[in-house]
Amino acid sequence: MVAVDELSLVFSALADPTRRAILERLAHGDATVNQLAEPFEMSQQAVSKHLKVLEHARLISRSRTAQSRPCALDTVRLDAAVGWIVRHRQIWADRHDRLDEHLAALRKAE
Amino acid sequence: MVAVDELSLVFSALADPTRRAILERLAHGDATVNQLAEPFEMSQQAVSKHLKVLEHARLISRSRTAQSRPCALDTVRLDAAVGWIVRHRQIWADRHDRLDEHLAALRKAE
DNA sequence: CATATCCACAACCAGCTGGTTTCACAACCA
DNA sequence: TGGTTGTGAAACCAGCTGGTTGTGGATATG
Repeated sequence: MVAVDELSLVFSALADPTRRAILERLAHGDATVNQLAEPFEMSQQAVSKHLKVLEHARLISRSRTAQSRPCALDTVRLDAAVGWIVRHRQIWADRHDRLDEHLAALRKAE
Repeated sequence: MVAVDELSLVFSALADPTRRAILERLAHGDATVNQLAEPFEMSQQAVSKHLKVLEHARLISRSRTAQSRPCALDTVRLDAAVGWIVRHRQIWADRHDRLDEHLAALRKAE
């Protein structure tokens, strides 16, 4: 993790299923470390490490209320990641319409 | 790399700047291994390893003409990656319009 | 045939990753 | 006060990552 660029941090943070699950959980609302750790068969410390990675990638932000450290999703870097992919995907294919369709389909699936 | 899900493969493939540069290069057209290796200060074998990772994540496909193995970008998994991010980003923020603006801005920047 | 080109496999290495256990510490509760 | 709760830090470990060098095969080329 030695002085890596933002994009690499974001993508490598997203590369772990546990961390993606944490983000999915946070997409539905803020949570404490123990709340996040509960569904996983792993120690609280391990989850804490994952949160550190997510925080370092700036995918989450953390406040400090009393003895708990609630986590909140931060979408700015997610937008950056989407931006990189979309940019090069478009250069390659020049089929903007197909991506639009893809996104539209996703939106309908909600 | 032991039986990891597709999404993790894609994101971890994208987490390396060298591999992203390779994809950027391929966005502008197919290329051989040596063409891809040329701009990097690293051995042909190292680039070959990166190509293997990209191929395993199914971000590129490779043909076999004579003694050369040209590489081509494959956007299907890129769409899947964008899909995951967009899906959870939307659940969280419910600010679809803002993502639309973001993508529209990207499109105009072309 | 001999040689050069394009590429991948194998072995090796340092450093990172993702988990563990143990411990510490601050903040609430009785 | 003293115990419980929520969290992070440290030390440790196995396995993966990203690079190297060396080698060798398959395909042109002279």
